Amino acid sequence: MNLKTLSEKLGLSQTTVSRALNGYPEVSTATRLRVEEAARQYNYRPNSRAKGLATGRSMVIGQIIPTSIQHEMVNPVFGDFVSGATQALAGHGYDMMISRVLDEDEGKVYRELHARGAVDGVILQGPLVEDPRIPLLREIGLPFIVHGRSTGEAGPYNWVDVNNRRSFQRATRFLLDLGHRRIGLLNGHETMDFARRRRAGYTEALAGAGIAPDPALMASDEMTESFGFARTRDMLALAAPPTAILASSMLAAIGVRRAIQEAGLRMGRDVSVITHDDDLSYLKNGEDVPIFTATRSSVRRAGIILAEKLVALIANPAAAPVTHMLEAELVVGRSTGPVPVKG
Amino acid sequence: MNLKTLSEKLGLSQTTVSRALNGYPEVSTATRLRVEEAARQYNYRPNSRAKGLATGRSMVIGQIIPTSIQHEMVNPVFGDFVSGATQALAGHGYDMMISRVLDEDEGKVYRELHARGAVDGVILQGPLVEDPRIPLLREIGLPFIVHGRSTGEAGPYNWVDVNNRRSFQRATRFLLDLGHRRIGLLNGHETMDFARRRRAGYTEALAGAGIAPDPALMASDEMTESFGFARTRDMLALAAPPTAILASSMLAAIGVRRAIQEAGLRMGRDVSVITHDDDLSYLKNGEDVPIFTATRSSVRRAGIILAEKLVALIANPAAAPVTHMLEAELVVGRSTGPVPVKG
DNA sequence: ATTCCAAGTCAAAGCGCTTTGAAACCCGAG
DNA sequence: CTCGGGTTTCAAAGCGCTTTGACTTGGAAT
Repeated sequence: MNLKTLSEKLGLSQTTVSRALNGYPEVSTATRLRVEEAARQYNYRPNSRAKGLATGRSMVIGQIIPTSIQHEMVNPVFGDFVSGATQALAGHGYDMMISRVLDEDEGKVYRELHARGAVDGVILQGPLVEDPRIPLLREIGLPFIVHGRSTGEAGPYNWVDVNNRRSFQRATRFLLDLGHRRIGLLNGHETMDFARRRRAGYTEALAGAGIAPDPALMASDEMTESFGFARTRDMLALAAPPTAILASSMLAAIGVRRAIQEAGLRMGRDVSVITHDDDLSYLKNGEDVPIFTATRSSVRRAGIILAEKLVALIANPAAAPVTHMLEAELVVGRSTGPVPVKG
Repeated sequence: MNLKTLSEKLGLSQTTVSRALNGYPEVSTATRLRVEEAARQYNYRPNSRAKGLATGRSMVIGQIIPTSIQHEMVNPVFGDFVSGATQALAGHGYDMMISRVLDEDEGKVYRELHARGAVDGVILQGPLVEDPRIPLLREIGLPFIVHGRSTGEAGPYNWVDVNNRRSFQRATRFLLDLGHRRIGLLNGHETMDFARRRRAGYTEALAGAGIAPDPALMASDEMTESFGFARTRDMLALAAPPTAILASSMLAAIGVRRAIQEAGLRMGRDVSVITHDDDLSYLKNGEDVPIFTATRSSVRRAGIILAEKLVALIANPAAAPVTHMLEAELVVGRSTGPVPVKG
């Protein structure tokens, strides 16, 4: 069913039918009702491509899958983020399109998406320190919003980010207050902007307590279970092992827990652990009492917020740059406790 | 840059330029080269919507996010699957579009996607036993392929699935061969078709050893870490606890491991564990030697295969139904061992 | 020279929608 | 009656592409 046949059935012109369906005022209530009823009856939906061609907008938001550094590690956070974003977009009549490319081609893909008119805007994931994609997108003139920030980017751009620096500062202070002095940091790849900020928060808190960061207690890599396990095992084998560990993700923290247990120690008593928790729907931090003390910020909610902002941005391109800082909450679970007394 | 201005710059008609770019034979090699060069120079890309409108195809594949039973639990497998699928689709010039809806509306969304001409085909995730979406899609006439199968569906349909029955049968036999007699099963929701088949494989293997399945050793729910933990804890507290446990996902298995350790037991010695492993990029089963003995099948690879098949299907709608069975491999890790001797 | 044919090129129609500018209608005021 | 003005409807152009059917060529065959 298309506009033409629908309007023929109604004995009206395409103009009138189109207007009736799109809520224009120059249509009498009687005809509007009649048209709407017919549209429902024949299950008519305007063809997306034709509509897009006529209006010049695609009503699609693009998102490039973060295939990160070296290995194509698909971010576990992706599913929840997309779920939130698509939900929000749907409310505004937008669809979400996923692309995936080798890292080198990413610029080419943005260019192409724009040249083809395939998307009205994009969400940029996993920003690096001095991320080249930001100037690129600006140059292309494709509306975009960044999930995170990029240190070293001079110009204005739209972003929504968690206050990673502050949340890791708070977490570190929390451990310091419990008497911990040797605190390990298992961070994400430090080419990623968020990881850089988390480390800053960590070292700032340490500095506040007069503690110099110890390189032997700091590791950074992809935040897998194995990474959490291996680095924790190494740290616990040190002459002066840490009494607490700060992990950058639940998955890494699970590895940390495994290493602690395999060393014959108990988490929360012998070694305290705090992790960042993206509040993933499929990886809950315990049922009632959280397993891990954690800095928590829902990535799903971030997806919703980013989508809303981007839609608003597209509607009003002249608007001032949009920025939005999310504060993570510090939830206390069973993985932290006072520093164990010696001997 | 659009076709019109490009052809004007070249002093050719739109017809010729279009044909040159699309590889039609009625264009001399000289002009073709000239056109291609100019297209590159001006970074020309045909507008997706205009092209789609003219050809009647959208070159987009749809995929509905599996918001499952009750809670909107986003499948952890989603990221890897989509990553594989989009990669394969890109190779054929297709894009992937994600939609997400409340469960009740799912039929409506498929109808709408089709009516709007937004997609040329869809991938159906997480099929249930007697899944109503299959007859619905058939009725709508939208090309589709199912990731999994649906017991009780009489008519033919296209699917790619792991041989879940056989892989759980093999895993169970493996445990039986090690002398285990009380084997727990932590299954997914048994409205899901895959879970039903896994249980069938499990009970068949038990039956082959003359063992009646014990309801106290079988649980099914969403496959979270907490689920794995709680049910394992319960089972280990039984008068006759299991000596081995079969888990339906890595995440659940991680919960199983935690429960085993908290009970003061050792995995692989006191309690054996086998899990299904989707080979997720961010949740590797150990580095060199697998942590868990597992039935392994890459969901990323499944994504690639499904995408390829769907594209072929759209190209040739008259083709016979496509089905493809993937066999999981049984990889032996450190989580299994002979049944512990009593006393 | 003329005819014919293949190779190369083109103008124009059409895909399904929105939107502009014009026309038709209706009703009360003059 | 006629006119004016708001209300309602319409025909047609345009969005950027593909594709049909026709029109030029240049050269080989007659």
